[in-house]
Amino acid sequence: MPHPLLANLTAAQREAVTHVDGPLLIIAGPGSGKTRVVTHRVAYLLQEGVPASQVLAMTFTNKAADEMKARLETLAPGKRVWASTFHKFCARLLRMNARMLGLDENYTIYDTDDSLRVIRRLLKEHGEDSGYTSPEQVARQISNAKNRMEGPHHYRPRYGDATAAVVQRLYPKYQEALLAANAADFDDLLLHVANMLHKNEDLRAQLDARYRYILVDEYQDTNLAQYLIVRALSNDYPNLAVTGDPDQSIYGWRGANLKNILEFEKDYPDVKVVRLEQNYRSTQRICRVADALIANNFRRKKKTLFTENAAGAPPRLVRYCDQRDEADTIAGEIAAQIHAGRRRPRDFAVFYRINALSRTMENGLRMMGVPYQVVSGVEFWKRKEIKDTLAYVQLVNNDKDDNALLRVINTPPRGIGAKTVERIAAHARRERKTLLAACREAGMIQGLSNRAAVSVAKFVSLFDKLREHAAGPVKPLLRRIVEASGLRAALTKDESPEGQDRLANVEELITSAGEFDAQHPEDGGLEAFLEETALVNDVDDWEEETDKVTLMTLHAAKGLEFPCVYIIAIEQGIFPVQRSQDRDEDIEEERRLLFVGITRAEEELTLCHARLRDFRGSRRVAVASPFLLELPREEMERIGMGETPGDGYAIDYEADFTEPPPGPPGQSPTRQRDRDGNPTRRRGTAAFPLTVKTAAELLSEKGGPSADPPELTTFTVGGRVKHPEYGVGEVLALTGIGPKRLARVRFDGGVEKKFILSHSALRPV
DNA sequence: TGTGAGTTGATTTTT
DNA sequence: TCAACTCACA
Repeated sequence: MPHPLLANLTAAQREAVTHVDGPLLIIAGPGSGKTRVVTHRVAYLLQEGVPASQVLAMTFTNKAADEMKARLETLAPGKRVWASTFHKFCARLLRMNARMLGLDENYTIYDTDDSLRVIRRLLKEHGEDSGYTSPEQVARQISNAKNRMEGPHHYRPRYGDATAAVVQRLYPKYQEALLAANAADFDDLLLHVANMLHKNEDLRAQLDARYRYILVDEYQDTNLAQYLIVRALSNDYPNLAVTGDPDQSIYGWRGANLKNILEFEKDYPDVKVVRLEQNYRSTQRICRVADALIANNFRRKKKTLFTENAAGAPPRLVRYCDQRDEADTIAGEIAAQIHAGRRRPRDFAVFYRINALSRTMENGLRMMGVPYQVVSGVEFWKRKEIKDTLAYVQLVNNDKDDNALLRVINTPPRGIGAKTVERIAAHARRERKTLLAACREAGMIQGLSNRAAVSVAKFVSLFDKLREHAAGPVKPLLRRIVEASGLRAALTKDESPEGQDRLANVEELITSAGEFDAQHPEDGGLEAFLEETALVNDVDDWEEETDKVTLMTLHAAKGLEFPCVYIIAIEQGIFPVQRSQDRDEDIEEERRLLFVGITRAEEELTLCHARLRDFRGSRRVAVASPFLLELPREEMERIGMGETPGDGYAIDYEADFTEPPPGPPGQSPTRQRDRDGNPTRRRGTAAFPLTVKTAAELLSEKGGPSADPPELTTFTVGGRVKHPEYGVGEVLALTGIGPKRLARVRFDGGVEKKFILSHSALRPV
């Protein structure tokens, strides 16, 4: 009898779903139905008699966790499987065992902003704010160290620079400060739990036995701490199923280690490996473009995307004059499609490498009257007014939280200035007390004016009053905070639109507290509320249901899909981003990021770049990203290329591209008209001479970017090449970009050599 | 102590 | 460009 859960599954999918015991590695290409497979597998496990309480599913984002829960609810109604993010899982575990690490159960979770504030303060306190390094740098390095599981006293500087020296001195102080404030930063959540499991075998064994079936999503994004946690929980019961795609690893910058997935088979020799390579999402052409791009990466598991979907329209590669042209044209196209009834707003997504690029696009869409939503990582929860309000809650929940106290003690202004705070802090240090305890003794602190002491005393009594409501539901507490602290009064006073926005945001926070209360009827949900607010982000708030065009970064786009995708500003210095142009690993990660973006598209894909871009306040000549050269020309439709041949400054990337047919450029009139029905290309061309001058000026000032040799375009991995000295061979790998582009070649004699393309006599055959 | 103008400096991605 | 931070002044 065919199993209902297995209906409509391919052989490979079925293999993964029905695997019960032992390690399992699912290499799942984009659009391969991975989520479906994973959820079906959990349902299958449950049907096979595995108790739901023994199953633990770990994800990276709340969205992924929620989706998994929702799908499971339909597949296996009523079964409660623990699906959560790594950070949430660790936060809970830490909550239960906080004492082990010298924390209290009510510890506060510091987000990056909070920890940065602590670091700033410490740098000042210890006279390390010399300007040789920045707080951000120090924060980064501490975070990286934690991701590598290096504790404060095991920090191994990776660079011999000033920052590393400062970090070495400051990291222990930072950790002490966190401990004293009864706080843990994001990285600590993982680090502490990994350590805890390492040091406490009883606890490890107990949890290992409890979570017998563990699933990890996006395994390619795990860092060392996460890796150790997963391993520790899958020792006695190695029923560990990980899914991932090395080609979609885009979080190396925050410690994700590609080795974790590449070497999974070494960690668990008797692993079962299932490859899901068939793509159900995108057209053939989109798949081929994605495939060709990612083939340029060297550090990967070879895998071919294929699909049985229709060939589809050729992905478009479009060059615009400047970013306004880009934004207006795209907005115009989208508007036209919607008006023609061919598409709905929600069918479209626009991706970009960095948030700052969204603005022009927003303007374009707004002018066209196209509804859109921007998914941005810093919209709501990092706003000052929200963080201020939450800092009160944090302090109420954890009176050791010095950082929160510093944030709220004079917000809104209540006559406790910097000098006063400094004196209180000095007193606290002397007496080894928390800032709040020091505040209680304000009257006894010498050097503190009477007036200041009174203000501080008032603040303390405000706090005490607020704390009376700590045990109840969250919403009334928030209301009280906003009223009694004077936050509302201060915000109401500000009649500017921004001020009104802030007030509205605080109201929204209160509303969401109400929702939280409704979901958590039991008392004492304060910790849980703070935990939730600390571990969410705006991407989680993205509304799939609303009928709007989605604007988001490529990172946020992972896991999503849209019928029509635009990726804008694919230009040197932006994508790949400037500082990753040196290291091959970084470039490969950027390439994967583009791969992720491309593979979000179901039917239509448009890759965009402009010749001029206003960025960081100034206008620059923009050069097409080298990635664009790696795309298969024969699969693509190129628009806006080469209409001004020999204009002297534009990088001749199109030298190898077949020239578009003569006549006015803009090959698909229906798509290339703006709201007035004029071909946008013409408007753009008319505007262009004006900007050329600027560009030329800029160039003469800065010397201009150097053109890459045209032969860059003609090397492909697997392609045949010829060298005057070594003869004929095959390209094994291409790495690097621009003048540093490197080819690894195996000659037919068996000899392997590396060549810097810009300097070698190597030629394609 | 609080405010506002002026300056600076930094700009990736996120739990 | 824009936000955060500094510094001078009320």
